[in-house]
Amino acid sequence: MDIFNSLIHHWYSLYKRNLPWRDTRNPYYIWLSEIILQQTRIEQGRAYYMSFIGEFPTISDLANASEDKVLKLWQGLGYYSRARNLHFTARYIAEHFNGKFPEEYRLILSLKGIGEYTAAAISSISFNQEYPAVDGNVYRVLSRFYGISDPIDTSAGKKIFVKLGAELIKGTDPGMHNQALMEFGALQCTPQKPDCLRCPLHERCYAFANKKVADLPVKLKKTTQRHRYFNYFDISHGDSVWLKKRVEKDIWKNLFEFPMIETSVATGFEELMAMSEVNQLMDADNLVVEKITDWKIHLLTHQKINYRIIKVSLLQEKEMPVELIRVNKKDIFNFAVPKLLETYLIRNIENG
DNA sequence: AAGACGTGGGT
DNA sequence: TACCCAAGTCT
Repeated sequence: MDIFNSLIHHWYSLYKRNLPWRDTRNPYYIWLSEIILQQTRIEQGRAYYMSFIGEFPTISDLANASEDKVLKLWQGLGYYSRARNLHFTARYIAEHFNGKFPEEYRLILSLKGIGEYTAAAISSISFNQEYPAVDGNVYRVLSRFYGISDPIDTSAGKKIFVKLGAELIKGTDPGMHNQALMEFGALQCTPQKPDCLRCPLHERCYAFANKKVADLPVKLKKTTQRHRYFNYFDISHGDSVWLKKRVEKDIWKNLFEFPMIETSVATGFEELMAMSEVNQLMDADNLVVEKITDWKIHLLTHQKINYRIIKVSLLQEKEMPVELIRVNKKDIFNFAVPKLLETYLIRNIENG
């Protein structure tokens, strides 16, 4: 028996957390939990998992829901393509597999939103198949313990880790093994300042012996940030406000937001109001500017969104552009919106 | 195959 | 502050 495996498995039997998706093998629930947990901390995803299984207990329930409703439930979690793909795939399974989640790895992998990691996680946890689920935790544990300095963010490097993972999972209880490795990475072999002195593997760990713990795993890519400037208009008339759905291939696709003019710099207010885009939205002589927020910053991994919200009220109701949706203020919280807008709405809309 | 895609917590 | 990173996938 491999000593690495037996140490990890024993550690897991002692320290594994009790998590809501740990007491089921239902592939739908495992799938849902894996999608929610992608690039997301457990404590952030946990409540979303509970509300999703509460709202959509079966794949058919999810398939029968509207995408708007799914996105609303996903609001605040980020990476919204996960929700769109989850919903798409639920409908695909309902239509092509009679609502029953497929068991064959290749088939699972072909589903939209399911990549190599997630397919392995579902196959192993739900169907006892020996596919290594190599996530960020596992890269870290393997690179440190075995002293592998190949970068984890290139396809060549990933192959090396997946190959090692495939060797290690042979002859184990695959679901337990994969979860043990990930849990060990999440709790014991942490990214920053792991408590190596209390680690049951430290006597055999390459990184510990060679003082390379802080240097492994190796990552190459640095993210660059792009600056954007969003001028939002909180337009109201009586109980009505207007929203617009983001349909472009861009951040927050299929979420709603206030009508907005994006500028390339932090345009001054007078200059902004003189722009033709603004005039297409509203007549300058038909509005009262109530309030202008300062420029605020909303940080994304690849973007720095500078935004402000200009609150105006219309003197007379006029025909608005067709893409705008008229919403009664009391219904506004039914729409899925980006976090920055949610924060604004909570602070500024009197929710009767 | 490099870059895009959200949000929040930690240092 | 700025940066890293968290159960990745898609294009």
